[in-house]
Amino acid sequence: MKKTCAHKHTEKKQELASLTGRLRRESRKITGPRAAILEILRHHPHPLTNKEIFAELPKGECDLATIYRAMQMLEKLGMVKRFDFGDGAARFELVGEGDDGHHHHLICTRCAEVVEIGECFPEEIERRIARANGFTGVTHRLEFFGLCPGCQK
Amino acid sequence: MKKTCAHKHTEKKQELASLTGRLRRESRKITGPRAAILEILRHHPHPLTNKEIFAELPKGECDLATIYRAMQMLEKLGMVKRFDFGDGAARFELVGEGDDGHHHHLICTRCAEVVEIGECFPEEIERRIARANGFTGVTHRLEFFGLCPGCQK
DNA sequence: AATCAGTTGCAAATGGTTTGCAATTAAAAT
DNA sequence: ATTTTAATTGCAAACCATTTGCAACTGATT
Repeated sequence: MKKTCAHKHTEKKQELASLTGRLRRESRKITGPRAAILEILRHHPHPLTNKEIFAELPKGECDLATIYRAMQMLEKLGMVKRFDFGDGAARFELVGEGDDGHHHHLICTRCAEVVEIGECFPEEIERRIARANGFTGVTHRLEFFGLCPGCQK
Repeated sequence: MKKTCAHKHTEKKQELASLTGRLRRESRKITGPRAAILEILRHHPHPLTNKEIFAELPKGECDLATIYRAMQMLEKLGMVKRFDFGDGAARFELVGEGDDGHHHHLICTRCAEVVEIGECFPEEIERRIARANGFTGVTHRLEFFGLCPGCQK
Protein backbone atom coordinates (compact mmCIF):
# COMPACT_ATOMS: atom_id res chain seq x y z
CA MET A 1 0.00 0.00 0.00
CA LYS A 2 1.97 3.01 -1.16
CA LYS A 3 0.32 6.30 -1.78
CA THR A 4 2.28 9.48 -2.06
CA CYS A 5 -0.47 12.06 -2.01
CA ALA A 6 -1.81 13.46 1.22
CA HIS A 7 0.20 14.48 4.22
CA LYS A 8 -1.76 11.99 6.29
CA HIS A 9 -0.49 9.02 4.38
CA THR A 10 3.10 10.11 4.68
CA GLU A 11 2.62 10.42 8.39
CA LYS A 12 1.30 6.91 8.63
CA LYS A 13 4.12 5.53 6.58
CA GLN A 14 6.60 7.08 8.92
CA GLU A 15 4.81 5.62 11.83
CA LEU A 16 4.95 2.16 10.38
CA ALA A 17 8.63 2.50 9.63
CA SER A 18 9.22 3.72 13.16
CA LEU A 19 7.30 0.75 14.51
CA THR A 20 9.14 -1.88 12.53
CA GLY A 21 12.40 -0.11 13.27
CA ARG A 22 11.71 -0.34 16.92
CA LEU A 23 10.97 -4.04 16.67
CA ARG A 24 14.17 -4.63 14.77
CA ARG A 25 16.19 -2.75 17.34
CA GLU A 26 14.87 -5.14 19.96
CA SER A 27 15.75 -8.05 17.70
CA ARG A 28 12.15 -8.93 17.13
CA LYS A 29 11.11 -10.25 13.76
CA ILE A 30 8.77 -8.41 11.45
CA THR A 31 6.41 -11.21 10.56
CA GLY A 32 3.22 -11.26 8.56
CA PRO A 33 0.95 -11.41 11.58
CA ARG A 34 2.78 -8.61 13.33
CA ALA A 35 2.76 -6.33 10.32
CA ALA A 36 -0.96 -6.96 9.93
CA ILE A 37 -1.63 -6.24 13.58
CA LEU A 38 0.36 -3.01 13.50
CA GLU A 39 -1.49 -1.94 10.38
CA ILE A 40 -4.81 -2.44 12.10
CA LEU A 41 -3.72 -0.59 15.20
CA ARG A 42 -2.36 2.27 13.10
CA HIS A 43 -5.69 2.72 11.40
CA HIS A 44 -7.75 2.70 14.58
CA PRO A 45 -8.12 5.75 16.76
CA HIS A 46 -9.51 3.83 19.76
CA PRO A 47 -8.35 0.97 21.93
CA LEU A 48 -9.11 -2.43 20.45
CA THR A 49 -9.61 -5.79 22.12
CA ASN A 50 -7.63 -8.74 20.86
CA LYS A 51 -10.79 -10.23 19.52
CA GLU A 52 -11.56 -7.05 17.61
CA ILE A 53 -8.12 -7.08 16.08
CA PHE A 54 -8.64 -10.70 15.21
CA ALA A 55 -11.93 -9.88 13.51
CA GLU A 56 -10.32 -7.15 11.40
CA LEU A 57 -7.66 -9.52 10.18
CA PRO A 58 -8.24 -11.35 6.90
CA LYS A 59 -9.55 -14.78 7.86
CA GLY A 60 -6.75 -17.18 8.72
CA GLU A 61 -4.15 -14.45 8.64
CA CYS A 62 -3.11 -15.24 12.17
CA ASP A 63 -4.09 -17.11 15.26
CA LEU A 64 -5.78 -15.44 18.21
CA ALA A 65 -3.00 -16.68 20.49
CA THR A 66 -0.49 -14.93 18.28
CA ILE A 67 -2.33 -11.67 18.80
CA TYR A 68 -2.25 -12.16 22.55
CA ARG A 69 1.47 -12.81 22.38
CA ALA A 70 2.07 -9.86 20.09
CA MET A 71 0.20 -7.48 22.37
CA GLN A 72 2.11 -8.71 25.37
CA MET A 73 5.35 -8.09 23.59
CA LEU A 74 4.33 -4.71 22.21
CA GLU A 75 3.22 -3.65 25.67
CA LYS A 76 6.53 -4.70 27.18
CA LEU A 77 8.34 -2.66 24.55
CA GLY A 78 6.08 0.28 25.32
CA MET A 79 4.68 0.35 21.81
CA VAL A 80 1.09 -0.16 22.87
CA LYS A 81 -0.77 0.88 25.99
CA ARG A 82 -3.23 -1.42 27.72
CA PHE A 83 -6.58 -0.04 28.84
CA ASP A 84 -9.21 -1.61 31.02
CA PHE A 85 -12.82 -0.54 30.56
CA GLY A 86 -13.99 -2.94 33.21
CA ASP A 87 -15.80 -5.30 30.88
CA GLY A 88 -13.32 -8.11 31.21
CA ALA A 89 -11.44 -7.58 27.95
CA ALA A 90 -8.14 -5.74 27.68
CA ARG A 91 -7.89 -3.05 25.01
CA PHE A 92 -4.79 -1.77 23.28
CA GLU A 93 -3.82 1.45 21.59
CA LEU A 94 -0.67 2.30 19.70
CA VAL A 95 1.71 4.65 21.49
CA GLY A 96 3.88 7.18 19.65
CA GLU A 97 7.63 7.02 20.14
CA GLY A 98 8.76 8.99 23.15
CA ASP A 99 5.20 9.10 24.45
CA ASP A 100 4.02 6.99 27.36
CA GLY A 101 0.48 6.84 26.05
CA HIS A 102 -1.06 7.95 29.32
CA HIS A 103 -4.56 9.30 28.78
CA HIS A 104 -8.17 8.53 29.55
CA HIS A 105 -11.49 7.79 27.89
CA LEU A 106 -15.15 8.55 28.17
CA ILE A 107 -17.16 5.45 27.39
CA CYS A 108 -20.87 5.14 26.68
CA THR A 109 -22.29 2.46 28.94
CA ARG A 110 -24.98 1.67 26.41
CA CYS A 111 -23.35 1.61 22.98
CA ALA A 112 -19.70 1.47 24.06
CA GLU A 113 -18.75 4.56 22.05
CA VAL A 114 -15.35 5.78 23.13
CA VAL A 115 -14.12 9.36 23.30
CA GLU A 116 -10.54 10.21 24.09
CA ILE A 117 -10.21 12.64 26.99
CA GLY A 118 -7.55 15.28 27.33
CA GLU A 119 -7.91 15.96 31.04
CA CYS A 120 -5.95 14.04 33.59
CA PHE A 121 -6.06 13.71 37.34
CA PRO A 122 -4.28 16.79 38.77
CA GLU A 123 -0.61 16.02 39.23
CA GLU A 124 -0.13 17.91 42.43
CA ILE A 125 -2.99 16.07 44.09
CA GLU A 126 -1.53 12.79 43.01
CA ARG A 127 1.81 13.85 44.45
CA ARG A 128 0.11 14.75 47.70
CA ILE A 129 -1.58 11.36 47.84
CA ALA A 130 1.73 9.63 47.23
CA ARG A 131 3.54 11.67 49.87
CA ALA A 132 0.78 11.35 52.44
CA ASN A 133 1.01 7.57 52.25
CA GLY A 134 4.72 7.20 51.70
CA PHE A 135 4.24 5.68 48.27
CA THR A 136 6.62 6.26 45.37
CA GLY A 137 6.20 5.89 41.61
CA VAL A 138 2.49 6.58 41.80
CA THR A 139 0.32 6.55 38.70
CA HIS A 140 -3.36 6.13 38.15
CA ARG A 141 -5.89 4.42 35.99
CA LEU A 142 -8.91 6.60 35.22
CA GLU A 143 -11.86 6.15 32.89
CA PHE A 144 -15.17 7.96 32.60
CA PHE A 145 -18.53 6.36 31.93
CA GLY A 146 -21.84 7.87 30.90
CA LEU A 147 -24.56 8.03 28.24
CA CYS A 148 -23.52 9.38 24.88
CA PRO A 149 -25.75 11.89 23.04
CA GLY A 150 -27.18 9.23 20.76
CA CYS A 151 -28.08 6.91 23.61
CA GLN A 152 -30.01 9.41 25.72
CA LYS A 153 -33.65 8.67 25.06
CA MET B 1 -11.08 7.56 57.92
CA LYS B 2 -10.02 5.74 61.09
CA LYS B 3 -12.19 5.67 64.14
CA THR B 4 -11.24 3.16 66.75
CA CYS B 5 -12.56 1.90 70.09
CA ALA B 6 -16.07 1.35 71.41
CA HIS B 7 -18.01 3.49 69.02
CA LYS B 8 -16.93 1.37 66.11
CA HIS B 9 -18.39 -1.83 67.51
CA THR B 10 -21.75 -0.31 68.10
CA GLU B 11 -21.66 1.01 64.60
CA LYS B 12 -20.99 -2.44 63.20
CA LYS B 13 -23.84 -4.05 65.08
CA GLN B 14 -26.24 -1.49 63.75
CA GLU B 15 -24.89 -2.08 60.34
CA LEU B 16 -25.72 -5.77 60.46
CA ALA B 17 -29.29 -5.06 61.48
CA SER B 18 -29.55 -2.50 58.73
CA LEU B 19 -28.14 -4.97 56.24
CA THR B 20 -30.50 -7.81 57.05
CA GLY B 21 -33.34 -5.34 57.21
CA ARG B 22 -32.54 -4.18 53.74
CA LEU B 23 -32.49 -7.72 52.44
CA ARG B 24 -35.83 -8.47 54.04
CA ARG B 25 -37.37 -5.36 52.53
CA GLU B 26 -36.37 -6.67 49.13
CA SER B 27 -37.85 -10.06 50.00
CA ARG B 28 -34.48 -11.70 50.07
CA LYS B 29 -33.88 -14.45 52.56
CA ILE B 30 -31.37 -14.16 55.34
CA THR B 31 -29.57 -17.45 54.94
CA GLY B 32 -26.55 -18.88 56.67
CA PRO B 33 -24.20 -18.21 53.79
CA ARG B 34 -25.41 -14.65 53.39
CA ALA B 35 -25.14 -13.84 57.04
CA ALA B 36 -21.62 -15.24 57.06
CA ILE B 37 -20.65 -13.23 53.99
CA LEU B 38 -22.02 -10.01 55.44
CA GLU B 39 -20.16 -10.68 58.67
CA ILE B 40 -16.90 -11.04 56.80
CA LEU B 41 -17.49 -7.91 54.76
CA ARG B 42 -18.40 -5.97 57.88
CA HIS B 43 -15.15 -6.86 59.52
CA HIS B 44 -12.96 -5.98 56.57
CA PRO B 45 -11.91 -2.44 55.81
CA HIS B 46 -10.76 -3.20 52.26
CA PRO B 47 -12.33 -4.63 49.14
CA LEU B 48 -12.29 -8.41 49.07
CA THR B 49 -12.32 -10.82 46.16
CA ASN B 50 -14.85 -13.60 46.15
CA LYS B 51 -12.08 -16.07 46.69
CA GLU B 52 -10.83 -14.15 49.70
CA ILE B 53 -14.30 -14.15 51.17
CA PHE B 54 -14.49 -17.85 50.47
CA ALA B 55 -11.19 -18.41 52.25
CA GLU B 56 -12.38 -16.53 55.34
CA LEU B 57 -15.47 -18.66 55.57
CA PRO B 58 -15.36 -21.76 57.79
CA LYS B 59 -14.65 -24.65 55.45
CA GLY B 60 -17.78 -25.96 53.80
CA GLU B 61 -19.85 -23.07 55.07
CA CYS B 62 -20.87 -22.14 51.57
CA ASP B 63 -20.09 -22.72 47.94
CA LEU B 64 -18.00 -20.33 45.89
CA ALA B 65 -20.84 -20.00 43.39
CA THR B 66 -23.10 -18.89 46.20
CA ILE B 67 -20.69 -16.09 47.01
CA TYR B 68 -20.67 -14.98 43.39
CA ARG B 69 -24.45 -14.96 43.39
CA ALA B 70 -24.61 -13.15 46.71
CA MET B 71 -22.26 -10.43 45.55
CA GLN B 72 -24.21 -9.94 42.36
CA MET B 73 -27.36 -9.53 44.32
CA LEU B 74 -25.82 -7.26 46.93
CA GLU B 75 -24.37 -5.10 44.21
CA LYS B 76 -27.73 -4.83 42.48
CA LEU B 77 -29.28 -3.72 45.77
CA GLY B 78 -26.50 -1.19 46.21
CA MET B 79 -25.28 -2.83 49.39
CA VAL B 80 -21.80 -3.50 48.10
CA LYS B 81 -19.61 -1.65 45.65
CA ARG B 82 -17.52 -3.44 43.05
CA PHE B 83 -13.93 -2.38 42.50
CA ASP B 84 -11.52 -3.36 39.78
CA PHE B 85 -7.81 -3.26 40.52
CA GLY B 86 -6.98 -4.52 37.07
CA ASP B 87 -5.76 -7.92 38.14
CA GLY B 88 -8.70 -9.83 36.79
CA ALA B 89 -10.58 -10.36 40.03
CA ALA B 90 -13.49 -8.21 41.16
CA ARG B 91 -13.37 -6.87 44.70
CA PHE B 92 -16.27 -5.86 46.91
CA GLU B 93 -16.74 -3.51 49.80
CA LEU B 94 -19.79 -2.91 51.93
CA VAL B 95 -21.61 0.36 51.36
CA GLY B 96 -23.36 2.23 54.16
CA GLU B 97 -27.06 2.99 53.75
CA GLY B 98 -27.65 6.20 51.84
CA ASP B 99 -24.08 6.18 50.62
CA ASP B 100 -23.10 5.26 47.08
CA GLY B 101 -19.71 3.92 48.11
CA HIS B 102 -17.86 6.00 45.57
CA HIS B 103 -14.19 6.31 46.49
CA HIS B 104 -10.76 5.28 45.34
CA HIS B 105 -7.71 3.32 46.42
CA LEU B 106 -3.95 3.43 46.35
CA ILE B 107 -2.59 -0.02 45.69
CA CYS B 108 0.97 -1.28 46.05
CA THR B 109 1.96 -2.98 42.83
CA ARG B 110 4.34 -5.24 44.69
CA CYS B 111 2.58 -6.43 47.85
CA ALA B 112 -0.97 -5.42 46.97
CA GLU B 113 -1.41 -3.34 50.11
CA VAL B 114 -4.50 -1.16 49.77
CA VAL B 115 -5.04 2.31 51.15
CA GLU B 116 -8.36 4.06 50.93
CA ILE B 117 -8.12 7.49 49.32
CA GLY B 118 -10.22 10.47 50.22
CA GLU B 119 -9.58 12.55 47.12
CA CYS B 120 -11.73 12.28 44.08
CA PHE B 121 -11.53 13.54 40.54
CA PRO B 122 -12.64 17.21 40.59
CA GLU B 123 -16.37 17.39 40.03
CA GLU B 124 -16.36 20.50 37.93
CA ILE B 125 -13.83 19.04 35.53
CA GLU B 126 -15.92 15.92 35.20
CA ARG B 127 -18.94 18.09 34.47
CA ARG B 128 -16.98 19.93 31.83
CA ILE B 129 -15.94 16.67 30.21
CA ALA B 130 -19.54 15.49 30.20
CA ARG B 131 -20.84 18.72 28.73
CA ALA B 132 -18.09 19.01 26.15
CA ASN B 133 -19.03 15.61 24.75
CA GLY B 134 -22.77 15.74 25.25
CA PHE B 135 -22.70 12.87 27.71
CA THR B 136 -25.04 12.59 30.69
CA GLY B 137 -24.84 10.64 33.93
CA VAL B 138 -21.07 10.64 33.87
CA THR B 139 -19.07 8.92 36.58
CA HIS B 140 -15.55 7.63 36.75
CA ARG B 141 -13.45 4.74 37.88
CA LEU B 142 -10.13 5.79 39.37
CA GLU B 143 -7.41 3.87 41.18
CA PHE B 144 -3.84 4.75 42.07
CA PHE B 145 -0.87 2.43 41.88
CA GLY B 146 2.62 2.72 43.33
CA LEU B 147 5.18 1.27 45.71
CA CYS B 148 4.27 1.26 49.38
CA PRO B 149 6.84 2.29 51.98
CA GLY B 150 7.67 -1.29 52.89
CA CYS B 151 8.25 -2.30 49.31
CA GLN B 152 10.69 0.44 48.37
CA LYS B 153 14.19 -0.99 48.43
C1' DA C 1 22.60 -21.73 1.37
C1' DA C 2 23.02 -22.75 6.28
C1' DT C 3 22.08 -21.51 10.83
C1' DC C 4 19.70 -20.05 14.87
C1' DA C 5 16.84 -17.52 17.68
C1' DG C 6 12.50 -15.81 17.59
C1' DT C 7 7.61 -17.03 16.00
C1' DT C 8 3.51 -19.40 14.90
C1' DG C 9 -0.60 -22.54 15.06
C1' DC C 10 -2.98 -25.73 17.48
C1' DA C 11 -4.78 -27.71 21.30
C1' DA C 12 -4.98 -28.06 25.99
C1' DA C 13 -4.73 -25.71 30.38
C1' DT C 14 -5.91 -21.65 33.48
C1' DG C 15 -8.52 -18.64 36.27
C1' DG C 16 -12.42 -15.87 37.14
C1' DT C 17 -17.24 -15.99 36.68
C1' DT C 18 -21.81 -17.79 35.28
C1' DT C 19 -25.50 -21.12 34.84
C1' DG C 20 -28.83 -25.32 34.74
C1' DC C 21 -31.03 -28.12 37.72
C1' DA C 22 -32.66 -30.88 41.36
C1' DA C 23 -32.69 -30.68 46.30
C1' DT C 24 -33.13 -27.55 50.25
C1' DT C 25 -34.91 -23.97 53.25
C1' DA C 26 -36.48 -19.30 55.00
C1' DA C 27 -40.52 -16.82 55.35
C1' DA C 28 -45.41 -16.36 54.50
C1' DA C 29 -49.85 -18.41 54.78
C1' DT C 30 -52.89 -21.52 56.94
C1' DA D 1 -47.19 -25.95 64.27
C1' DT D 2 -47.64 -27.42 59.64
C1' DT D 3 -48.12 -26.48 54.92
C1' DT D 4 -47.06 -23.79 51.00
C1' DT D 5 -44.29 -21.09 47.98
C1' DA D 6 -40.68 -18.81 46.17
C1' DA D 7 -36.01 -17.93 46.98
C1' DT D 8 -31.61 -20.16 47.63
C1' DT D 9 -27.98 -23.57 47.57
C1' DG D 10 -24.50 -27.06 46.03
C1' DC D 11 -22.58 -29.32 42.43
C1' DA D 12 -20.98 -29.88 38.03
C1' DA D 13 -20.67 -28.22 33.64
C1' DA D 14 -20.27 -24.23 30.75
C1' DC D 15 -18.17 -19.74 29.49
C1' DC D 16 -14.82 -16.36 28.27
C1' DA D 17 -10.55 -14.06 28.26
C1' DT D 18 -5.99 -15.24 28.48
C1' DT D 19 -1.87 -18.25 28.77
C1' DT D 20 1.12 -22.03 27.69
C1' DG D 21 3.59 -26.41 25.85
C1' DC D 22 5.39 -27.98 21.91
C1' DA D 23 6.65 -29.23 17.37
C1' DA D 24 6.89 -27.05 12.97
C1' DC D 25 8.25 -22.82 10.70
C1' DT D 26 10.50 -18.44 9.20
C1' DG D 27 12.98 -13.92 9.30
C1' DA D 28 17.43 -12.23 9.95
C1' DT D 29 22.23 -13.03 10.07
C1' DT D 30 26.43 -15.33 8.64
